[in-house]
Formats: sequence, C-alpha cells, structure tokens
Amino acid sequence: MNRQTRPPVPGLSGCGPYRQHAADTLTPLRQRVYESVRSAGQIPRVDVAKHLNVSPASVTLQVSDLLRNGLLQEVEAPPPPGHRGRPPVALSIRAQAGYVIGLKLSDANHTGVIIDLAGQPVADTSVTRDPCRVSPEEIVNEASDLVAHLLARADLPEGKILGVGLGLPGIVDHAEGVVNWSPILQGQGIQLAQLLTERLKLPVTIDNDANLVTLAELWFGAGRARADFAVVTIEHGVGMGLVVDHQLYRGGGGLGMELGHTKVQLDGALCRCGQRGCLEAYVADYALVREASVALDLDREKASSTGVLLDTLYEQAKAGNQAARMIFRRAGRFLALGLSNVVNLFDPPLVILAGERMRYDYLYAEDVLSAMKSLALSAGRVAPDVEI
Amino acid sequence: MNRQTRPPVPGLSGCGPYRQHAADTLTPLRQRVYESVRSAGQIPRVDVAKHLNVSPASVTLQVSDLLRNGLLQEVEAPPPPGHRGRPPVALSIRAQAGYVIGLKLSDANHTGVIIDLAGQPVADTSVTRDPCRVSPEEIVNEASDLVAHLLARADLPEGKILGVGLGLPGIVDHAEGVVNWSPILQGQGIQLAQLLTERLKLPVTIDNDANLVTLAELWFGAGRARADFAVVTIEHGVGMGLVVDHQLYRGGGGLGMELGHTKVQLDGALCRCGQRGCLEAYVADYALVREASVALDLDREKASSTGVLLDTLYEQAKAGNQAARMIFRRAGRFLALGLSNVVNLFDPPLVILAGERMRYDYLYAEDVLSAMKSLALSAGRVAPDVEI
DNA sequence: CAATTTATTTTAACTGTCAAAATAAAAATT
DNA sequence: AATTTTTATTTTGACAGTTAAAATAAATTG
Repeated sequence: MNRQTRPPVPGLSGCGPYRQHAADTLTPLRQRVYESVRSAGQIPRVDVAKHLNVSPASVTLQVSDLLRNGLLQEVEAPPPPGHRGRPPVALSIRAQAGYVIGLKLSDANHTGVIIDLAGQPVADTSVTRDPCRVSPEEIVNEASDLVAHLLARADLPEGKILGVGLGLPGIVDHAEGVVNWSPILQGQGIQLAQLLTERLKLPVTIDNDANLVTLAELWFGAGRARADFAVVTIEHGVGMGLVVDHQLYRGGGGLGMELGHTKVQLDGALCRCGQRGCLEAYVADYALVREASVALDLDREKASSTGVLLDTLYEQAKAGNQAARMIFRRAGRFLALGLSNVVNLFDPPLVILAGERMRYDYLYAEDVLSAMKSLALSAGRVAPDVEI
Repeated sequence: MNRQTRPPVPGLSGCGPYRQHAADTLTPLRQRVYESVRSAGQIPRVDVAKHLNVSPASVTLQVSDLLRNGLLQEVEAPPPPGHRGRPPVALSIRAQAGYVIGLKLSDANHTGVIIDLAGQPVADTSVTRDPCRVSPEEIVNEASDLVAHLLARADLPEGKILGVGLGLPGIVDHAEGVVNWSPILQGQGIQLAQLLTERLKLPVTIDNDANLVTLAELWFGAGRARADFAVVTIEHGVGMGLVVDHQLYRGGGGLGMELGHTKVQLDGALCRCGQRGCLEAYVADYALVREASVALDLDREKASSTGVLLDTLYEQAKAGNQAARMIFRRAGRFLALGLSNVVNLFDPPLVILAGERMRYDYLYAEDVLSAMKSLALSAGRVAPDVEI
C-alpha cells in the first residue's frame, strides 16, 4: 500500500464518499399509497397500510385526498365469503383520470398505444414503413402522425393526455432527451425529445427500445415481482436492460448497457458499428442475414425483407440443411456466451429473453442452458428464464 | 404485441413494479450530519446546513448531540482572514472515538491495518505466507494472529474496536458472510464471517478483495468525488467493482461483478475456474506465468515465486525478447477488450485500474487507449483513467 | 463605542405520522 | 330481535422532527 499523503483528490480532505449536495428525499406517502393501489389493482385501505408499514390513519388521510382529486375510486366488491367484521372497501385506480401515449419506432414498422392510468390499452395503431434512415424532421412527422391516428381512434376528452413515451433503437440519452445514434435516424446528437415536445405540445420522453421493453417487463411482465432482473432483446440489434431494486439502471453516464457491442472475439466479425467482434455481429438479424446470403446462395437481389429471409433460413435449418443449421448453431453459442457474461457480471436472479427472433426457439433453447452451466463456477446461483 | 389477458404474473393484478414490503426509510439526519463532517474533514455548522439543505437550527441540534456523545469535536481554527462577522467554529470527527480493523488476505501475503474514525491508520502489519489453500480454521487462525499483532502495536484502550472488515480473493457473499469459493480456502460455502466473529468477539464483515479496493477508492481515492465509477483489479485474478450513485453495487444476487470470468473468446484459453475463454485466463498473473514458462523455457522447477517470474518476463520484454513482448502484448489486447466491455455496459465516467501488476505499465498504456477508442461508437463519452 | 456582519442558539410553530379511542358495518350468538 | 364479536375505517389528541424567525454571540469596521 502506498502511504501517500492525503488528500489524493485535489481540494478535498476528510474521507468517505463526497456528495455534492446530499439531497435525501423520501417519496411522499401520497405517491406510495397510489402506487400501492396501482400495483395491487384492487386493495382495501387496511392492506395498503400493512403493505406500506404505515398506520391505517395515515392511509385514510391520503386516500381521502386522492379520492377528492379523482385519482382513486372505491369499488363495490361482493362481500368476501366467510368474512367476519365490517367488510373492507376496495380501492382502485380511476383509470379515466389520465392517459399516456407510448410509441415504438423501428426500422420496419412503428407502433403506438394509448393506455389509461390503470395500464389498460384504449387504442393502438401500427404502420409499416421502408427501412431507411430519415431526417429528424421526418421522424417527428411520422411520430406525430402516429399520435394523431391514436387520438382520432380513442376520442378522449381534451387535455387528458399526460405525456408521451417514445422508444427507438440506437444509443439514446434518456436524461437529456438526445439520440446520439440510431439506425433509423440521419445525423447524430438529435434533440428528439425537445423537437417532439414542441410539435405535440405534450411532455415527451425518449428511451432506447431495449430499455422500453425492460420497463414493460417491470410494469406488466414477469419482472413485476422481482427486485432485480435483466432483459436481453434480440432483433435487428442486440440490446439489454437491467433492473436494480425495482428501478431501471441506465449506466453511469446515462448511456450504457450496450450488450450488443460487447466484444466476444478479438478481431472478430465486422459489426455495423464499424468495430470487430461485437456480440451483435454474431447473433443479430443482420448478422444472420449476412451469413445466410453467403452460405445459402440466396438471391440477394430478391431483396426480400429481413423477416422473410430469416424465415427461409429457419425453414431450411428445420428441414435439415447443414449450412443453415450451422449458422443458427453458431449464433446460439455466441448468444450463450453473451448471456453468461451478463450473468457473471450482474448475477440477476432472472433473465428475460425478448425479441421477435425468439421464434427460432429450438435452436436457442439448449444453448441458453449451456450458458447457465457455463457460469456454474459460483456455488449458489440459479437463473430462471422467461421467453416472450 | 401479444394481447394476452393479464395478469401474466400468477397471483398479481394491477400494474407497475411490485414491492413486497415497500420499506422507504430515510437515513437519519444525525448520520447525514456526521457523514458530512467526515467527508469534509473540517467544516462549520453553517456549511453543513448548506450542504445538506437543512436549516442551521437542525444542524445545531444534531451537532450538540454528537458532541455530547464524543463523536464530533469543535476545532479551534485560526480566524479566516478577511472574514466579517462572528467567526465560524469548525467541526471535525473525533478520531479517537473508535477504531476499525481492516484485513486483506491473499495467496502470497496478508496485510492488516487499524484506522481511526477519521480514516487515519494507527497501526499496520503484514506477513508473507506460502501460497496454498488451507482449511477455514487455518485462515481464521491467520486472521486472528494478524489482529493480535495489530492490537499489540496500537495499544488502544479496551473496547474501542468497533468492527473488522476482511477482504479476500474469490467469490464472496458479503450479505451472508459466506465464501462460496476462494483460491486460498479449502472447501466451499464457508461461513467465514461467523467463524471469525466468534473467534474475535467482534463484528466481522467479509468482502471480495476487488470490492474492498473499490470501497477504498470510494472512501480515500479518486472515486470520492464521483457518483459512479468502475474499478478493475488485475493481480492473481481479474476482479472488478462498480460504484453506482456513491454506493458499491454488488450484483443482483449479492455475487456478481466477476469480470475475470467474463468470456472473451469461444473455446478460448483454459481458466483456473475450469472453463474456457475467461478474460482472466489471458491477463491474470497465472496466465502470464503459464505462457512465460512455455515460451521462455524458464525452469519451472526453479519454482520462483510468481512475482519473480513475472519480473523476469518483464525484464526480457523490455530487453527486446520478442516472445516475452508478445505475451504482454496479447494480454494487453485482451485487457483492452475486457475494459471496453465494461465501458459499453456500464458507461462509467471513470475507470480505475488497480493491482500490483500495473507496474508493467508501458505495455498496457497504449492498449488502454485502444480500449477507449474501441467504444467510440457512441458520440459523447469520455473515460478518464487513474492507475495506482 | 456603536454599527455591521456573520454564526449559532432559542423559541414557537408547523408538519406528517401515529396510537388509541370512537365509530361503522357486517356476522355470530343469545 | 337484541346483543356480542369481529374487522374496517375515521376521529382525536399527541408526538417527533424540522423549520422560520427572533434572539444572542462574537468578531470586524467606522
């Protein structure tokens, strides 16, 4: 140990972590009560109190406020059978109190939904498009068309839309609302959130699509009951999202979690990011397509969509074509490797695999298993898998 | 989007994250005041109030309590020059109020320190040992000898030792106090914290040695001023620690952060964990030794210590031996690859490289640079490096 | 020495929460 | 049917932690 004279950090003495402004605020009880009800769907006051470890008195207080504001409502439930005393009156979210729009842009199609405050969809839409990179203005137009469509369908009272969440592939800085790079966008460092906020006159937040999938799992999926889990998405690229203590982790600088560009081979296959050996360059759609067109001698001029091409490849593999099999097999092995890295680094109790390409399941299934095994070095780990 | 009927999680309805028991507690102001003083070294009440965004009245209250308990003290400072009104009276930690013992066990030597509550060392010791795996009882003996040594040297009043922190290599479950696997310990799943607590009659916590290095950086080193950073240690193995929002992140299941066993090559070099392609198997001490003994035809029977062997290798590389150079070069490239993965996943604003082998700097330096470049895919990232 | 300036302490009030009592609404018992 | 029991919710008064504002302290300036 080098016994240097402190302080090693200029301008600092003392010891211990140094927080600029230790802002230590507790989430207000109001919000916790509301979230507790939303989480449960229907729940009487007593149970909310138990769940939050606060007194029933406090719950009554907050709930009466929330009822007055129209955010909660009492529901008449059939009296529970075999219940002794005064029957509990269940609370639930008043779903009509507000609505949220969710948009998902990708290269081949855009989708959008309106959901109410209880998380139920009230309208959805989707359009297909030519996969190409377009200007920011064009994307704003496409997004705003999508929103117009949704609003027309839903026919909601004025001013009930609380906000818009937009997900798109690429490297997205959620906090700043900036798209650093995206396969569907021309240019770099686009202030997309701001542009769209101005256009729609609604608060807009943007996020990486893998993060959005992760949030969906956290809110509606298998991740709801888990404090920590990881999501790996495999589509046109490879993305990942991590939930730590019921919260989405976005990496130190707000970017990060770029599993797809994790290197799994020195001087390996070329990736669309320009580097070599990225995981994505072995398991993503375009990697399979690239191999398929070479190995199977498929007519590239036919220029069928990525999806069709992959389906063809899959058919051939199932039919016994060795070359096709090998392509999937290798992709599977690399995927397993990437997953084992995720497990070794994050040790998540749950790993969720998502993405349209999960259809090609039988080729992945056993390799996922081998990924599990490949991390057996630590006594005492089990990682359940869920697929969508 | 598959419109399945909810709930997808059995026994749950509603939506949103589901916390078992939302225990939402704020750290008490007392503790925050104390930590604020420790962090600053010397600081008057006014500034504590400003720093914590609380009223001066509250600070006075808490401080008077802490003064009474002997945890803080007022220091007479020379009146600041050019200061107008009533001079501030600075507060500081009363360092003698308690002491903490830190032990670091590794295969070739053990070290230990006693530090006071201000973080200043008051005694230290270190012993060399034969690298071998020993029984838990033996390790407990060695640790307890170390503690006896330290106590004898420091000559502190009775009952002033508040606790013991023990770091050792391997896979350590900090929360459970269990060593799942360690290169210096026989057996698996050893309840080391409990064994040592019983022996020393002091509270003992154990941790992975990489985590310990990370905590040291967080408390005393370059990480103090950072909310998020990563530490990568290269010694006999490769370890890593991650700090998220001023706190050490230990991975979902308490294990995790096993960067050394991250796979960087399919079917790659054999690792001591029994698998192939681990990063460790390319850049850790034993990997270099292994290559050195083959490539340089060094007499393995001479069985010089790892350190000596590596020094020899280093000398040869500097002297121009191509084989030796290549060994370092490959290690450096793989290290760069591993680091770029860390950056791509966590996006830390700071990466700290630590470990005795950092002496071999000139071989790593340029490769670290290449690692930085290799993540340039995202516009807007800079990662300063600090070495120890 | 009075006025000014800044730091700290005192005071009284305010806030959010809770324990305990009161009230409410049902089933079970007499 | 009236009473008791049981459980849920509301009301009440009290308490703990925090604060704004006033008071006090300790220096410098004019």
